[in-house]
Amino acid sequence: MSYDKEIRNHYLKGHEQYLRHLSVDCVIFGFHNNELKVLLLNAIYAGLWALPGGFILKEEHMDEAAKRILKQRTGLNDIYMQQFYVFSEPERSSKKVNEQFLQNVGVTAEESWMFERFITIGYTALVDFSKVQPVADVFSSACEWFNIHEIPELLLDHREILGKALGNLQLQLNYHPVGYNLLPTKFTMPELQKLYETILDRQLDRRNFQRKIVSTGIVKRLNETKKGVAHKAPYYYKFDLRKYQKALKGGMGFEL
Amino acid sequence: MSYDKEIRNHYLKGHEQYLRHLSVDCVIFGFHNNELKVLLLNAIYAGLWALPGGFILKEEHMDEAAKRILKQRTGLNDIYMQQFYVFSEPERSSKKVNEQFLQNVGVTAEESWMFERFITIGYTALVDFSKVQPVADVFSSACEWFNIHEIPELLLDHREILGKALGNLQLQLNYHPVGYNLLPTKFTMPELQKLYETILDRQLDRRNFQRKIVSTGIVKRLNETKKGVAHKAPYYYKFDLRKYQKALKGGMGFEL
DNA sequence: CCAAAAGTGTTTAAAATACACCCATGC
DNA sequence: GCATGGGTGTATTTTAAACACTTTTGG
Repeated sequence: MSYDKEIRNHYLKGHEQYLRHLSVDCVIFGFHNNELKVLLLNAIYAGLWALPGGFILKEEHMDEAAKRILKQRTGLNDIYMQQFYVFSEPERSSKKVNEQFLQNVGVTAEESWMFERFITIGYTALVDFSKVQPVADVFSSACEWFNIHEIPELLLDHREILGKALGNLQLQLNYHPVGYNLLPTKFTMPELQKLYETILDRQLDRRNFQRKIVSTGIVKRLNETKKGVAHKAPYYYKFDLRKYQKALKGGMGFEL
Repeated sequence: MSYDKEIRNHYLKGHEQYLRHLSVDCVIFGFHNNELKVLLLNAIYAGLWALPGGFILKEEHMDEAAKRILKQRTGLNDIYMQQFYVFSEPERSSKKVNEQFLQNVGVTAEESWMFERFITIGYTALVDFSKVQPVADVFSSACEWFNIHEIPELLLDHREILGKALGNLQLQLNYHPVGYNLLPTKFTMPELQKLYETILDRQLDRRNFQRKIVSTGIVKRLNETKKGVAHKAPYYYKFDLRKYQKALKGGMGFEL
């Protein structure tokens, strides 16, 4: 099937495999160069950047749909994803946005399920930046990481969705451990701290931070220091998966 | 339109006004006789108790749908409601449950949108027990309050939904003030404490509790004591709406 | 006047915060 | 050898938890 034909088919027949009126949008966070990043797609028809999204297959769990979308855009499997909010403003997906695209594809608004109202469920994922190979979908010309402080104009209400996801992430930081998916297996304490500081967007005390993290037991120090760095070499740590998972469920009950 | 005809019509034509595949289920909490209560409907066709639920009109905000359902079951307006989770297990609304009803109404599964898969959004509300006049809907024979510890077998996955709502409420107690909708305008500190204890399902220290609440500033003490009670008369308090609303948004940051 | 519930204050423990000193490495 | 970042410990403040006494009211 040719490129255009695939899109046209999706617009005309997509409702045969997907649930109507429902979409999933994923806010995929990564961490690189001490910056919090978000993965965005460039939507060809709108000429705007957008959150990676998709639809729910008729017999598929919503969580599975989110994971499928994540897999397609990043190549990653088995990532912990979480729904954080449902966006249901009736006018959120206005037909206007799609008007230009309509002509390009040669579909009228009346004959496509894609121009009906959509309610979208927001999902978040925290992924290892270095393991991701961003892949665009058929509706997009590019898939790239953006610094959280340099987000361009986004499609529809995607900025609102992103904002809510970030607020959610900041809140969760107090109850759930973060980092397992965002950092490489081995990491240093300053790196973990930078991650926390980036998410919270404020400075933390180096020594108190270390004490807090160590006291939760979610990390284990390795007998190995980082090589080739200026100044004193920091120790490597790794997550204690068992305690990390436990903290994920039960909550850690600490405040930064 | 007759009773049966209204139901039949809903099964055959409901999709003309409502979004397909989507429903809203409300967990409505009340407080009475020092007990946490939940409002349930008795679903005629299933012979089981169920959460009050409904569907989303084609041009309606989901939040409005939840409020509409609340209004219909309780008569209450302007209650703060909150989505807390989306339930999307593909098999959650199995056709089996409806089989008996199918025959009664004379509709085949193939011709009704009601037998398609449903994803439901859970909403919570906290309401003033004394102001509620429970009203059943056309699918139900009764609408009643149940003690949170005496919940009967529920329809579909409604017990799971209720459980999630309760867990959510307990978590929120640490960040959001609770009580404005659950208690009468004037209330005593012991009453507020009982409410917290009931939700958390554990005892709290009377003196520390009072200090915590007062320190948040969400309540104002009145120059009036409760009359006609044995033993020392407790003061009445009322919520300081401005600070209460502020705390609702910003969070209170206290732990009990 | 006594039992039961409510108001208020103090003492103690734990946790968060602030801060100071020493150590290792690359330039 | 010194500037920079990292490791570790301690004092201080703040907050939570435990606890005791007095006051009021109905019976």
